[in-house]
Amino acid sequence: MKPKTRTRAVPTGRPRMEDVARLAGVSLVTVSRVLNTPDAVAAPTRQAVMEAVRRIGYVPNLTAGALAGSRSRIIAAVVPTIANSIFADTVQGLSDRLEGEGYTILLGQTGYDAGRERSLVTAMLGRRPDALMLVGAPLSAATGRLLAAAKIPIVQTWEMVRRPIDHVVGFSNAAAGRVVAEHFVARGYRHVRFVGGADARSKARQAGFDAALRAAGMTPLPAVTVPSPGTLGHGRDALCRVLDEGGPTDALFFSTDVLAIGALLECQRRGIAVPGRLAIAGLGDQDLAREMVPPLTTVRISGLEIGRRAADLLLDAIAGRRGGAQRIDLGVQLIERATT
Amino acid sequence: MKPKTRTRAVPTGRPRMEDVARLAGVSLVTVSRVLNTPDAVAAPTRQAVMEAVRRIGYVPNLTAGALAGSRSRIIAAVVPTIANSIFADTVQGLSDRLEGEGYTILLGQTGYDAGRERSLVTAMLGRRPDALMLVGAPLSAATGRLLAAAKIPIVQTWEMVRRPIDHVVGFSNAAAGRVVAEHFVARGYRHVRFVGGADARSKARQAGFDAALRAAGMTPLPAVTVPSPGTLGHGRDALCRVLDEGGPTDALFFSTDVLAIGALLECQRRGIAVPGRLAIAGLGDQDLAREMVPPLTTVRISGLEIGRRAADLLLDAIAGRRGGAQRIDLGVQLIERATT
DNA sequence: TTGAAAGCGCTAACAG
DNA sequence: CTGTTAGCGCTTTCAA
Repeated sequence: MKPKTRTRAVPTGRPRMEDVARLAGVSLVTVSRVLNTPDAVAAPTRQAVMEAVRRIGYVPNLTAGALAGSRSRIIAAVVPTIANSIFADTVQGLSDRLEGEGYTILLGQTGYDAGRERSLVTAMLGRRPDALMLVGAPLSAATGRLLAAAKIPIVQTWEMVRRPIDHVVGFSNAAAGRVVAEHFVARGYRHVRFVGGADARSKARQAGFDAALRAAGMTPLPAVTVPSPGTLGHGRDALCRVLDEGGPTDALFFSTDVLAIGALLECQRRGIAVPGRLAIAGLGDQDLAREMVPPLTTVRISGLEIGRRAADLLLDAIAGRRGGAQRIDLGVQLIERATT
Repeated sequence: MKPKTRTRAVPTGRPRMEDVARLAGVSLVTVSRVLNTPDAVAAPTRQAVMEAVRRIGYVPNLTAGALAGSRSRIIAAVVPTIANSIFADTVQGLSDRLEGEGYTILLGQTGYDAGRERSLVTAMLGRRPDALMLVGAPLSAATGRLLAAAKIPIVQTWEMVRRPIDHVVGFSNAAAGRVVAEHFVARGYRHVRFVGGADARSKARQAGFDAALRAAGMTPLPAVTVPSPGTLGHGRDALCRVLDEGGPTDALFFSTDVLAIGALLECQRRGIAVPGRLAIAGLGDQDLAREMVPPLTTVRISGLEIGRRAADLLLDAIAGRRGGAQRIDLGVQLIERATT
């Protein structure tokens, strides 16, 4: 035999569809059909193929399938950070809904860094995902262009982005700030301050908070800025700073529950009466907010629900259901507990 | 022209390598080289190609690359759950290390369910990842077989699995239980109990705990079992159960910090003195453990470090560095704080 | 240093 | 209902 068929590309060594076909005595296409559209194959044929699949332990190469077909059945998820973070809930919600539908999640973290976000998004788009979920707005215009050029369904979450790329599932961060401000005003607090990170969502919360205070004829004290992602330690530090300054502050709105709880614990340590001497409110309504002693006043946001709704939206968009870009506002709800 | 070249497969419409090649006036292979092994291409050629890439906004199709080449540059991560979980740290550590090396993370959650784990692993292996990280032992033998047959580097984490598939990065859960038991004994607690889930890691902690107690001549009280994943609520419920039973329990070891903190908060609510009336210890040393009032005695485990080490191991294995299967025990360290 | 062929493993028409 | 054919977009030899 002339070695005309020199193997150029490197075979994987794993069983291929053709191996299954040979064992089952059918053609390769039939195997493909059994795996993808079983109803289009006669029952006996189908069983023979399934049996062959089992015997040789065949695991379909989805990469080859994605290349040949149109769909990759991959959904990309881009979050700022996943550890100790409320975004983990959103990823969970997304993945819970999607796994059952045969999708796999590609996860990436930006660490609130525009450069990292850009290279991350490039890498993810290189996998040709069928859709992509992103927390908030892109950190840079470059990332935004990449995303728009990808021509796949995209859902931005956690904020009602003003100029969304495509779909949005979130809530108004400004409204969240507003309800807390109005609550503080109603409770009679007069020297109130915002504590949060420098990221867009935090800034939006602050803007809504400040605006509502001004509308009530009050002047918000200067905000305290902490690093993102927020930690218990940052919340504690912020509280210390406020206390050290010795101003008249009587209520603090923290951009996240984690920050608020960090501060609340420091108050416990110092024996500062909450809300007697200082009122504290957070955002997120994590489990811990309800369980704290005293339980924390907060704005309820379900990260899980955001993820689920985002998944539903993407599933619909992939299937071509629904018309244009959806814009789902989950709303905000103040949970009044004992710290205010 | 005879329509011999009917387009059977569906083109994506996105720019391809060939488009870049045409614009740059080189062949397709040269573009591939510029992107993968830039040093193998003359500088002027390289620049022309890069410029063309930029102009048409070319994003390489990594799926096609993975199929043609051997490596997918995908690492699969299988965790029980990601929300409110210490495993999120491990995923973060893994992803932090791997993203810089050009890898993308495929994330999947088993929800502590063997069936879900199996289909998840099948789906992931279908993507032909270059390596896979798994928390603990497979939930079923079927999954174990799938994994072993995949013939890719695999690292199991969070426990020193007895018969590992390949590499292991973790600690001895039994040792963790033991150090807590010894600490309880040394402190003079005599009526101690374990609280944890029904999962393997929790059971191992309990076994180590019970064994050390018996070695000290004590008889552990019956363990309290809670659902996995553990929540603050489960910790609280467990405490209530113990209290309702009205036994002589004077110290509780919770399988995770979350459970311990749930219980600790309930103690605060009920005005139960900790450790005066009841001692509490957890496992994980999460931020919150240190910040609690009083700060929680716990076993220090760095989920982040586990993820990082797992990533390093996989990177080495993919590159063919190191010899056989590694087995890294990160050890356990008791952090004595104020709850015991 | 560059290019031409020959696949990687699968799906999508198309025909029978 | 089943098989044949022609790619998906890229990476590899191998040769120049």
